[in-house]
This record gives sequence, structure tokens and C-alpha cells, in this order.
Amino acid sequence: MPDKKEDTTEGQILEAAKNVFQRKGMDGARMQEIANEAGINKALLHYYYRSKEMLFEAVFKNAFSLLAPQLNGILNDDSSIEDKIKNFTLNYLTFMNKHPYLPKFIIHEINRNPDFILKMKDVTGFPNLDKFKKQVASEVETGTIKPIKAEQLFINIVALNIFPFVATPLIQAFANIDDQAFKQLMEERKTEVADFIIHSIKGMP
Amino acid sequence: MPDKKEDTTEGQILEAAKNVFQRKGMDGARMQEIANEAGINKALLHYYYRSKEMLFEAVFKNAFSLLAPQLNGILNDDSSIEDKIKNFTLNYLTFMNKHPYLPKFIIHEINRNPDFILKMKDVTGFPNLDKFKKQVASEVETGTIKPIKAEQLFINIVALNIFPFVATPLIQAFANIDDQAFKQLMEERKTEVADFIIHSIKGMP
DNA sequence: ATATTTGTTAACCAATTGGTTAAACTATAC
DNA sequence: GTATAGTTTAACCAATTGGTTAACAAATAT
Repeated sequence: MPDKKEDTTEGQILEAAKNVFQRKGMDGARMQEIANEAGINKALLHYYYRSKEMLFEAVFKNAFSLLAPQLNGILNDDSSIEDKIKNFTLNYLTFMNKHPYLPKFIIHEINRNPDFILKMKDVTGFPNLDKFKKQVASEVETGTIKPIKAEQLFINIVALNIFPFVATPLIQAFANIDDQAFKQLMEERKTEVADFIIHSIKGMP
Repeated sequence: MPDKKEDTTEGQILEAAKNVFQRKGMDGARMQEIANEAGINKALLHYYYRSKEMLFEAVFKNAFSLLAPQLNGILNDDSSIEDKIKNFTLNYLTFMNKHPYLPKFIIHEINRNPDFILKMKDVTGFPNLDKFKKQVASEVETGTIKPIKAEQLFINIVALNIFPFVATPLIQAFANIDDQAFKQLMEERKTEVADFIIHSIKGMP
């Protein structure tokens, strides 16, 4: 009896499928390649997941429910905006070291088929801006931060944190740096990004 | 004799290929679909472009050489950092209205095959950070802007400008807004983003 | 006018791909 | 032990896909 998830056949399938789908995308992935990487027969793939689409959906949901809580953190806890930004930036960039393909994968597949996001909306604790909006409005009113729309601040936060991991090769080419130097830049960003944002919204209006 | 590019067969092919490739990506695109959209026979596609890869490369190079000058603007002209940020933000967000699929397309395909970027490095005026780095260092020294690495500032600028167009459906879902409201947000960003950046780098160190 | 090059098509082909089938192997139930 | 249900495989299948061929039409050259 296997106790670790990766030792069960289904675990191996999901792990292999995750790797192949995240590397190649839904369209580029091949069932045969997933079977090979899982060390099993292709027919067995269809035994566990009747179709490529079903397997893909399982992988996508897994990925999405890893990412969603990261965003919910910033939106729904009770700390100040400033603390949220600091924590989110630090957490997210740390999290990215473990799952570097995740944002590319999710963003690409949602662009390919925007309906996927509807299927997600009920499943996990789907991120929601309502609370964050009230908090921003409130801190703007008390003068803790300068006037800004919650939506714009939210976009800025996720953009600054996520974008480098979506456009890694492009940035590396423009900045003319190797993997090591890029990793170093990302390490610096754990504090750099939060400082950048806070500096911007803390000044006089 | 056709004078407009779109009236020649090759023009129709490139236009159709651009649309299909940008919607579906290299892997998801079908030669038959491109032929249909161009209103021609599939064999004629292979008459003009021997293979799918060659056709794709033509489309990709076109797309890239539309985007590259946008970045070069900010890197290689002689205005101040502040003016560069203002101009770039305004220009880029305006440019995006005309080519909304462009950044998704380029980023996805470069992730799929990072070697593509090597092929681009010689072709067009490939963006280069050298001049920008000197300028940032100089303005930091004179105290015009607070201390920041040119690479980090560059990443921040492109992230804030490009990311919303790469992750549109995701942002729309999180912020719970429709196309119209999203477009409105992007319109606001034409000044919002530049203000946000400048506010951040102009404060006391 | 007519030969020749260029542009266009319908029909075809080989390879790939997602998916199925029927048999075999393995563990579990009785 | 043996029936039974669950797991795994090799071989197969139909559809799709990128690409080709050979014939035909339209310019262009001579």
C-alpha cells in the first residue's frame, strides 16, 4: 500500500500531467507523453481520466486552487494595506520559487478559453475585491494612503509581483542577464516591490 | 493590380495567419483554418510559406517588430526618466488598443520556445538596457530620483503597463467587471500608471 | 500567337493523435 | 481455492493534420 501520493498510479498521472501541461499547454501536450512520464500505458490514462479534457481540467483546478489562496490573503485578512502589500509580496515571490510555471500556465489557459474561469468561480474561495475596496476607500479617507482606486492598486500589486514570472525569458533577453542574475533580481524584489508600492501610495496626495 | 497590402494574396495570408495564430497560438492553430480565413486553398498556403513553422515565424517576427520599438523608445531617447515614463505609459496603452493580442501572443510563444528570442536579437533594433542603466544611475546620483536599480525600474514599468493585457480575463474575474469597465480602467491607467511610478521614485530616499 | 513562368485548386497521402477493445494480470471477497 | 472486481497492457481504430501532387488557369515574356 502506497502512502505517498506520488506512489499511487493516480498520483503519478496527476504529477506527470501537471508537468507536461504546464510545459506544453493543453494544445501542445500529448497524452502519450504524459503516459510515458507517468511510466504507464496510454490506455491507463483513459482509464483514470476518460478524456484529455477531463485530465486537463483536473490539473487546471489543482493549479488554480494553489494560486487563489495567495490572492485571497491580500484581499480578505484584517491587516493594514501596508502590511498586506509587504506580506503578499514576500509570500508570493517565495511561493513562485516552488511553482515557477504556475502563473504562465493559468494565464495562458484562461486566455485560450475564458470560460474556464467561470467554472472556478464557485469551486474554491474565489478571490473577490469587495472587502479590499472598502478598506482602500477607508484608508484613503483617513489619509493613511493617497487617493487611489482599489482596482488600480490591486492591478498594480499583482502586476508587479506576477509579471516577471510570466515574461521571464523576455525580461532576461532585454536585460541581458542569465538565469542566476534573474533569480537574484527576483530575490531583491521580495522587499523592492513592497517598498516601491508603499512609497508610491504613502506620499502626499 | 492591388495596391493595399490586404488585397494581395500574400497580404490576406499574413493577416489571416496573424489572427489565427494570435487567437490560438502555434499549437492550437490549424493550417486549414488559416486558409479558410484567408479565403484560399490550403495548398496555396504552402505555396507561399512552405511549412506551418515558416508561416508562424513570419507572423511572429512581424508582431515582435511592432512591440520592440515601443520598448526602445523608453530606453534610447534622450528625455528625462520622468518624461520617458509618462510618454511610454501613454504611448503603450494607446498602442494596446490597436493590438490587444500582441503581448499575450509574444509572451506565450517565447515561453513555449525561448530560442525564438535569440533569432530576434539581431533582426530589429532589439531593446537593450545599457543606455537606460547609465541614465538611471546618473539621475540617482544627482538625486533626481531615489536609489533604484535600472533593471528593477524597467521591470516595474513594463509589468505595470503590459500585465493587464496579458491577464485580462483573470483581472476581470477577480475585480468582477465587464469589458466596458475594464476598458475604462485601462483608459485611466494612461495617467495613473505614470503617476504611480513617478510618485514612487521621486520621494526622498 | 505562343511559350513560359506564376498563381490556384481538388484530390490525395503518411503520420500523428485521442480514444477504444479485449484480453491478461492482480488483489480482494467469499 | 475460486469467483469477482479492479488494474494494466498491447493492439487497434477513426479522425485530424501538415504537407504533396498533378493538373489547370492566368499572367508575362518573346
